[in-house]
Amino acid sequence: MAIKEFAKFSGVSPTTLRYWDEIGLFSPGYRDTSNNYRYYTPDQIIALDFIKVLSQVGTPLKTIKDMANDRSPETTLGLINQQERRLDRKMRELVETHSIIHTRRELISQGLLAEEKGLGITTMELGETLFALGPRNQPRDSGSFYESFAEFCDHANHAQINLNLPIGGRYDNIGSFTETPLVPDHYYVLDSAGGQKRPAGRYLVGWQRGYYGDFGNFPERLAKYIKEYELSPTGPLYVIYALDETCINDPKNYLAQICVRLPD
Amino acid sequence: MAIKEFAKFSGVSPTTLRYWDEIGLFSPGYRDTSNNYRYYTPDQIIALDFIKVLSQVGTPLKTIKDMANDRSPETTLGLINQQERRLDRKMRELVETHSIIHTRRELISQGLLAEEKGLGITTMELGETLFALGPRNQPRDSGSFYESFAEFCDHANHAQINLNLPIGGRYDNIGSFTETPLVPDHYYVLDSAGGQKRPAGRYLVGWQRGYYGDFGNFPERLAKYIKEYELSPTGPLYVIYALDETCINDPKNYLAQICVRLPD
DNA sequence: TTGCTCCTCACGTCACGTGAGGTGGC
DNA sequence: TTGCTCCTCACGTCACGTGAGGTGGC
Repeated sequence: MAIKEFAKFSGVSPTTLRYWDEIGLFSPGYRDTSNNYRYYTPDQIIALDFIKVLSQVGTPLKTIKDMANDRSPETTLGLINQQERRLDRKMRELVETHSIIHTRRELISQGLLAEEKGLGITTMELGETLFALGPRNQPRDSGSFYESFAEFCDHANHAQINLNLPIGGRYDNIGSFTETPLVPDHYYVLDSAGGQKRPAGRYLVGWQRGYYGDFGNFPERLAKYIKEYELSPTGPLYVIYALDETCINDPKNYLAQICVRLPD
Repeated sequence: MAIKEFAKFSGVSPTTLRYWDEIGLFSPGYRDTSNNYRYYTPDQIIALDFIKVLSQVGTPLKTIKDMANDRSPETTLGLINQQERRLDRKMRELVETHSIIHTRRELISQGLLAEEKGLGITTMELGETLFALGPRNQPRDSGSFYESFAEFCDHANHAQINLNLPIGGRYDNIGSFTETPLVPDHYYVLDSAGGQKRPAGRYLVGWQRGYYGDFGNFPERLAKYIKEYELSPTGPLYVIYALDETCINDPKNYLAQICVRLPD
């Protein structure tokens, strides 16, 4: 088989095959002496496939080459064991990345939907939500948002909390939210492995544009809504940014979702 | 946070942070004008994490940058959808790679074990094995092993048979094996999604060193063993190479496993 | 002669890593 | 003064991709 045919056949590009030949990793079965063409034999697909697999999981070509030059069942077995561990790690990473991307998409979709509907306050059923809770923030003056957030991040690093997932703020109750909107009582991470639950049930759900911690006139709107419909929300209030710097240019246009539970 | 602290914190190396700053992908919150130090703010972790996730799934940095420069919920959602598909594909690839590596390890382990025991012929219980069967090879002169194998590979490519998994040969019966050991009646691939089964049960299992298709005096040894123990093996005979070019330097030392079923 | 595949060399590229030499605050 | 962190070049590297210019068989 000439190089192009073998490339198609094996899924490795001609350039890559030439490169692998050049570095002595994988050479054609024979070469035509007159025109220097590379020719590959069908059974070479077996060795090539093994190399492909190893390189796909990120094994440096040099390592593969060293092994190929001095291969034995034992060294190959050792390499395979290494690769299997690496694969397991990669799989776990991918699962995590998937949940990160998925969670993010859900948030953006919800934000867009809310935008369409005019960003009002409504009551609705929400499903159970899992999260990880950060430590209680110290009471402090309202200018120190960064400080509390930095402390949370520091804690998260030690407590193995995954900061890649969306982060929100939780206030002990509506009062705490209206008093110090800038610094929540806890930060939380939308990590389904976090061990904490926000139960399913009826919630008051509102939306507000603005930079982190800036809720404009939302507290007043919320109070008015509660009064108008004679509601009595209970328990903690959750804030999360559906649209943040990952998808909005202007910080003033970030979009926060605010939720607080209603008794059944 | 200075660069080193932020690097630790975010899991991105200082060099990478400088590089991302240089290409305009992700810049520090502010820079000290006197010494040019980069300083990052804790909330930058959110944007950074999103970039990390995208780059981890192989998005070119330029794409991420373009998106970041002109981001909107819609474009971000589009990018996320793309990445989710890419992730799904990667996951499937990893699962496949895992089964390739796993199957290979099983084979090598079996080969090593057989080597220890002296490569004799024995009877033993084997579990069910799943595989994909290639087309029937045309009867041909024994010199054309390559030709039949090439045809099989060609067919495999069209029939979506996965050639990355170990490949073996199947003979209709012992007679076919002794007559034309070089060209089996079918090639098969140890692919658990292949739809074919070799049933669990008692098997005659033998081992032989040699290059593909070269079984030395194995047919005679097999006949002798069958006679001595008054066995009557039935059905097809399966050959697979436990130790092949992936782990053995000298082709003469490849190690084949030969199996044929015994009635219960 | 035209197309086609292959070759070799040289250079480009992507995402960094690695020193070398220098600055600034405790 | 000594350590420490940071800086900016410049160059290296890994695994290729991309032409440029040329060859060989139908």
